[in-house]
This record gives sequence, structure tokens and C-alpha cells, in this order.
Amino acid sequence: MTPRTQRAMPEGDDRGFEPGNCPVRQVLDHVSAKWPVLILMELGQEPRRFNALQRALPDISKRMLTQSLRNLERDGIVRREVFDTKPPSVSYSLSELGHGFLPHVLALVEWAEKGMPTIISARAAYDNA
Amino acid sequence: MTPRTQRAMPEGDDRGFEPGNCPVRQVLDHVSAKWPVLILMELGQEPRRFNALQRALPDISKRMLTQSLRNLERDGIVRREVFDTKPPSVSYSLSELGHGFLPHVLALVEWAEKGMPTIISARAAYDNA
DNA sequence: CGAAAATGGTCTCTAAATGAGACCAATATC
DNA sequence: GATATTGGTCTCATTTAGAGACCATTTTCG
Repeated sequence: MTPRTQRAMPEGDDRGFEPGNCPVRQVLDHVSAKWPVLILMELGQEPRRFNALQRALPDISKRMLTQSLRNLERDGIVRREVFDTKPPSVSYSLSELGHGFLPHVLALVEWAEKGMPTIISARAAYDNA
Repeated sequence: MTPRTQRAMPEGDDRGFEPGNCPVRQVLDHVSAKWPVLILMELGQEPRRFNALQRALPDISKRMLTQSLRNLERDGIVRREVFDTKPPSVSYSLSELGHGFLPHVLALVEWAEKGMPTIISARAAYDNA
């Protein structure tokens, strides 16, 4: 008996990546998330001190700035140096690993900038529909 | 009178990017966040249906999968096609714009993989200290 | 001298985002 | 008839992020 209604299409299943224990995921989360991206771009220009970062990124909270920097430092992407001034100064800069990452972020931004017109009109079309 | 304590170092200030209204930021958030990255990598291999994506990414919730896909669709990065099967099938695939983005994500992953040994030992050093 | 500002954070409290899972209508399968 | 499947949405609990007070020390300003 031939069914008169069409069968569902093939799924194209795939086991995907291992869920929580994937190390690449963790690093990506530390690096490609909202704030880390902006922080790394700032540090890509020049080393900056904690408060300077905060002023450069006015809408990040102290809390998230600290947390993001800690993650990046722990992963060896950012270096933290304390100088014994009064009051003490803390300078953050890209490590070698961090410098290797920088071009990729910049490429992302460039892609976004170049695609922006397309994106804008796609949004207009979507919202209009 | 020469101060005996060292002065704080220069800040290296910078006005940074415009806070909330930056369009590039929005796109980056839709594209480089945790789930979107994984979704785009899946779609980079082949178009996939909603439930297939969910099975490929077992630890994403329906809620976030839907939300991420909607963002990507609205920005014209992902295309959504509904097929009139019973029950109806919905296929997600990369648009041209999306395909242009794919190499960048892959580069990120490659960078993370290549740097993983360095990262691992950086973490060990950090945790040890 | 006393007050205010700056350093780099931490801590708490609240607001927002996320995860877990029930639920839906229509149809096919068992 | 019961169960499963489709692609979601909706609600509720949990997790995460944001806002801002607070800290000790020293410098500058009045």
C-alpha cells in the first residue's frame, strides 16, 4: 500500500561532539564569548590596566571583567603583572598564545562588518514577514 | 620633593567601542556565543533538521536551540525551510553568508586544538600557584 | 589637617538568562 | 487504541550576570 502522505525526510543524524567534557568547547567559551572577545581586542592593541579596561569597555561590570580576565589568565592567553606602585598597578597583556588568537577575532569582526548590509536587509525581510 | 614611592604607571586609556548600539557586537553575540558556534559547525557539514540538531548537540535545550536558530535565521546566516511532510519537517542550512563565516569558526577550533597543550600546562601552573 | 580620589578587586543582592520538562495537533505505526 | 514522531512553545526552577557597596593604602587638593 503506497502511503499517500509523504514520508519525513532523512535526518542526517550525527553523533556530534562529546557534551560537557570537550576541552575545545571550554576554551572557546573562555575566548569567543561576549566579553572575552572585546577584552582580547583591547589587549591586542596594547597592554592595559584593570581600570583602563573597564573604562574602555564601559558596559562590562567589574565582576565579569575580573572573571573573564581570570579565565584568560588561567588558560595562558593573557598575562597579569602586578607592579609595586602606590597604589599597586596591575597590567594585563596578551601572551604569545593570545597573540596567535588575535587575527582570528579580527577576522570575525571583519566578516561581520563586511556582511553587515546583508545582515541588515535579512533582518528587515525577516521582521517584515 | 621627590616622592619616595613610585607613581602609578600610565593607563593606556582608550575610548573603546560604542557600548550597546554597536551592530558588530550584536552579530558577534549571535554567532560566536556558546551554542551558535556548535550549531554552525553542524550545519557546516550538512543541512540538518531540528531534531537532528538536538540529537547531535545533546546538551543544548530545545529552548536555546530554537532561540539560537531564530537569531541566525533573522541575521540571514541560516536558512529555514519547512517541508510539507506528515509530520512537517524543518530543515536548517547555511546561507551564503553563513558559509562565509564557517572558515572562521573552523580556524578558531583549530587554534584551540593546536594550543591545547600550552593551555593545559598554563592551567596546571596557575592552579598550582 | 581633613576630605576626596585612585588603585584592583571581592561580596552581596537583585535582575536576567538559561535549563528541564510538560504540553500541543496531526498523523503514522504497532 | 496506544505510542511515537514532527517542531516548537510555555512554565517553573536554577544558574548566571549586573549594580553597587565596601576595603586598605597612599596621594593629592584645599
